[in-house]
Amino acid sequence: MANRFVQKLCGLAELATDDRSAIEKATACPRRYVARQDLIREGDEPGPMFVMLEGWACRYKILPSGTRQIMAFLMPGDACDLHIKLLAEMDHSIQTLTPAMVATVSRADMQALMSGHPNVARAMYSAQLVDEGIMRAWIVSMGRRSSVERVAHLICELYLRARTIGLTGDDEFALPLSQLLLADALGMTAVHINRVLKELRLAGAMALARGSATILDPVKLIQIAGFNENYLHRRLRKAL
Amino acid sequence: MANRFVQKLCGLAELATDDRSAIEKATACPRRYVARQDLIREGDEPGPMFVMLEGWACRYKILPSGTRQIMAFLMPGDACDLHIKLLAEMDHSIQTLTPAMVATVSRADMQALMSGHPNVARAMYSAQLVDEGIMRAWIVSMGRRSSVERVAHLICELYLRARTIGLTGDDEFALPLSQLLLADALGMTAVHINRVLKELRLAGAMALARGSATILDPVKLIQIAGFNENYLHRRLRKAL
DNA sequence: CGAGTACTTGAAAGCCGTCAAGAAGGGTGG
DNA sequence: CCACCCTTCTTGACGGCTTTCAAGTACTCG
Repeated sequence: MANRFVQKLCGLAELATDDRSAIEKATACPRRYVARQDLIREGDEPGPMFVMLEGWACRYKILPSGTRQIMAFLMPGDACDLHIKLLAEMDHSIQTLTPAMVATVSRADMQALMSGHPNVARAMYSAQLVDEGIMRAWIVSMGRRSSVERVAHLICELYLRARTIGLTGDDEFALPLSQLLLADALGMTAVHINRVLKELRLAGAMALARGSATILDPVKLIQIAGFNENYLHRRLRKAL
Repeated sequence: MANRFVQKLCGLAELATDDRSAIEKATACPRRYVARQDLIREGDEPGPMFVMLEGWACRYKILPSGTRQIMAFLMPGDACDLHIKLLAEMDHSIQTLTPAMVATVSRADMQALMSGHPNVARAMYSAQLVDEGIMRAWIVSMGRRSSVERVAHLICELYLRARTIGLTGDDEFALPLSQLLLADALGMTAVHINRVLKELRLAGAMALARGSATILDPVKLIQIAGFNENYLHRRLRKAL
């Protein structure tokens, strides 16, 4: 069974065998979570870093009005903030969306891993830069894209992210997100998401079934989304 | 003349005199820019890290439709991405908004500075965590806040950020942003920003003049915005 | 098999964008 | 110093996208 964290980091730097085994060792004792379980809540004191090995999670915030905004999806291979221990309290919560296996790595262990394995450090920093790029892309989507474009763009992003960790079929991939979750991530209502999905399905671009998404026409979907994958930085700098 | 970068980092970690002088040395040779000048463009190969010493800048992206989305405002003391050199190309552009003094620090110099001064490293990492918190807050604003709330929230944020680097008066602070810039940052049109500002002015919450903002009623503004300053992490962890 | 959640669809209201036109302010050149 | 121009700001009218409200259907889990 592949360690998705190792797999993801391998795409971000040249990792030797002992780099990989050191990463695996640091994440060797994951804990099992059920769906809809908070890993940490807004206001909590940050603890060790979380690493998603299986299953999905999200960063979210509940507003005074009771509405929720999801700020990021975490899929297998994704790690939470590197130096989070420096902060006094969390400014958002993190919750599993599916049953999940989550490893925790203390800041000391991560420091040791990174100082002993420079290429692991490079991969971790690159992963953080990609995460920041994704946040900026979300800001762009929310600010300047229509709801149809927004949905299409998110699906393109999630498909590519899933593909880099080997979780996609040919034109289909597992997407354990309800329409309500998509709505909370895209700043829309569940009702409107439903209408947009219907429109995308009738256009022959994509279809969303319970638990999986199907890309019916990649070119059309990319065109609708105005998708440019550069912010995912799949092509990294070869040499420093 | 205060070095705003030093001033900002001092708020993020305990810095000794030699820590501060090392930072000042690394940013000793800033370059002058005029307003509306790109520091770096989407697609460019990342170079040294930028540090704003005077003046404002923004991160932005132009969409195929020609519209612009601003993803972050950079004010004096703010630094751009730490490890950006790891990426092959920029996924967005950075442009000055006012005449500015900008220092550049090579990745090697920054590495040396941080490894020789652990508390500077802590401050830099904390600054990055705050920047990420700000991005998430923008996502929340764009997704779940009305236009009035959004404008109020941004003003609250910018006021607090300006205050930590000593750039605020009692109830007023320099805000060199046109209504068009605010619109591009908040995902609205300049026309609607204008109406919202009028509403906030008539409500007695705040007023925006050319180049400066006045907080007429802090309590009311915070209440309208639903503002919680926790994401700016002004209260950091005392000890590790 | 029952209950709750998720999905679907329609109708109406409202927020915000678009279009248009004019006023105000700042900078430049004569 | 003034005239001119351009950017920015301001306001009104209209239209459209999205939300809200409501009701009904399908699906899943206990």
